[in-house]
Amino acid sequence: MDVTIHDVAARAGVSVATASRALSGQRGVRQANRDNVVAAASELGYEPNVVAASLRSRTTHTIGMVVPRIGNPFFATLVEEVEKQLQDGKRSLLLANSDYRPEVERRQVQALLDRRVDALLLIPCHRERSGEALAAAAARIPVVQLDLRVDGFDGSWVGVDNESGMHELVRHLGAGRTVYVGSEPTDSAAQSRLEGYRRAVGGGEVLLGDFSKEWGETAARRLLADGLPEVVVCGNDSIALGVLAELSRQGVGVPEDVRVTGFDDIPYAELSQPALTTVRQPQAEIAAEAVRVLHEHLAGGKPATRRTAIKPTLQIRSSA
Amino acid sequence: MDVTIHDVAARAGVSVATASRALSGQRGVRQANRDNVVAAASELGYEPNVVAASLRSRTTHTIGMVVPRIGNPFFATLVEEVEKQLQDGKRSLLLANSDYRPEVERRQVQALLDRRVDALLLIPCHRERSGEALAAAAARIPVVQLDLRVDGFDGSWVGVDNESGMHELVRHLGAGRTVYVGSEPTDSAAQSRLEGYRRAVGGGEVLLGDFSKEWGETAARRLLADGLPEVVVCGNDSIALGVLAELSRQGVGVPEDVRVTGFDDIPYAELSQPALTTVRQPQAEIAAEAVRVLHEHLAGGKPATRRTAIKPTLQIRSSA
DNA sequence: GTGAAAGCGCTAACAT
DNA sequence: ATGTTAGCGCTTTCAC
Repeated sequence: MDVTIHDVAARAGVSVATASRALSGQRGVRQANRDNVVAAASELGYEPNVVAASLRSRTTHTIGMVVPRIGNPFFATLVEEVEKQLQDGKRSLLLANSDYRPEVERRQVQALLDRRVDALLLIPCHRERSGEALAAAAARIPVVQLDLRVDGFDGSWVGVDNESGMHELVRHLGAGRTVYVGSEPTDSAAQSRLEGYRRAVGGGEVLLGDFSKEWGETAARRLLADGLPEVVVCGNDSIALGVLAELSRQGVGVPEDVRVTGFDDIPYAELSQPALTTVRQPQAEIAAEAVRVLHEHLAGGKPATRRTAIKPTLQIRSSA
Repeated sequence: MDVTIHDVAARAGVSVATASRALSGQRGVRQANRDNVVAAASELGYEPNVVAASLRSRTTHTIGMVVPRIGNPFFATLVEEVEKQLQDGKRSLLLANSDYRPEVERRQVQALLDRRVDALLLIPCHRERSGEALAAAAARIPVVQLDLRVDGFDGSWVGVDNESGMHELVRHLGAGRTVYVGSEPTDSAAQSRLEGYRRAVGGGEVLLGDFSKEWGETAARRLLADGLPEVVVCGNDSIALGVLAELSRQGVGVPEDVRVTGFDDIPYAELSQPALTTVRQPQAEIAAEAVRVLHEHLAGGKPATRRTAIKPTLQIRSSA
């Protein structure tokens, strides 16, 4: 903080330029000088001011990431995996929460742009209304959409093939009266799972709320009142866990009386009673691919838009 | 990015100094000039370069936060709450994961210091071995320990009174053979919960692993083999959920055959079968208080060290 | 109340 | 291979 690169240079008996080059590992510095500089830096306890470096070099080695809700274990795990990937390089993660509100998301993206993040990882909370924020960011820096995406926006995206996941799931379930309990299709996953379900069963009954366990409990009560189907396909695991909890409280047996499925395979899915049959999203893979694409964008000039849909896998347990 | 404060100043017909003062809301600028500057900025689409501002003003409006494991819903919720608090002010969160490894934590803290965060929120992953990282940070900027703390380090801390929580819990459970299934006391919560348990029951049997659901499942199997006690007190909810799942698989009834408790009250605690009796940590309150203390440190000169232990509350459900 | 000028600490041209 | 110099865009004295 007190000691600058000038002090290091002086101590090593070279110019600041050479010191800078040596410290940043550029080649074109005689080995002896390089060693001297490194030694001087460590002796003086030199801590480079990356803010100054960023101002000059116009790169902050920071990636911005905006998620709808960090408290949701699915997104939290995604963040953890991204963080893990970044750590191997030398970039940091500036994290922001949109709280599923496009206007908040817009503000958060702007704050990240103001901070001059090198690139942005965005999980757009709304299929349509996230478009403005996304466009604003994409106009300035590389952006990769993660998990969710904005309708009609032609930018890179890494996520899972929700429709195919639904398809496989429905095929596993076989025939019988089924009801889908999901979220209003405000985000792209809600949309594509709903659509995937409808296509797979050819129409089908549908109950729409949000992606919370509370909605699952509510929906279960409604189902109980209206007459239980044979299968309840839920839009994600939180909903399914809510359904399971409510059903159990009402003395309904799963899977004997009704079968229930989730989507995501969060860590608690296998802990429920009965263990939840669900569709597994490989978050580590998604995160790794997203970071890879990001680096690709950051490195080369303007690489092609990448759209990667990873195939999710069925995780069959006892609930269905 | 292209338009700088010079452009804004020129357009408003004032000097850059006045423009700067107007934009940052300082007083001592004539109202007319202020309006002109603001108008010019918005017309030009001016986006201040906060990196340059940080270099000069020596403050980044960024708070660093290091957590042991962001994927853990307890920490994720804490992060979410902190983020929520910060958003109201105008600071951002630079997040890092220590993966429960002190050497990683050390590196992450250093990275945050290099980035000149204004202050640090640290959840030290180890009672002893986090001391070095903590000291390094505290020597440069205000630091508040969150949830966990380092032994013998006299700095601010905000968390929960684990011992009192254990005490109340044990009192609620009443007499009977009880076994504690917790984590090796490597972090301060593991330590104080274990100690609280021992003090409350006056000794007591103990099974130590880590804070994961997997350990809960393993411990349950061991308990089953060695003879089930009347009560299993778990060190956190993840362990308890693991115990519950394994018990259920083995056909053991809870709470008829054995009673089980957790600690934390994560969102999934109420979804288990039976719903988990646990000790509730008010994360929003903890986060709010931590941010308050941080601002206090940031504002005043050197305010006294603050140590705030919030009292957790019993959350009695059906498992015990 | 306002402006001119001096840096914040670093990297990148441009010399040599 | 190395040094000199000129900024990056802003805030902050210091005059007026």
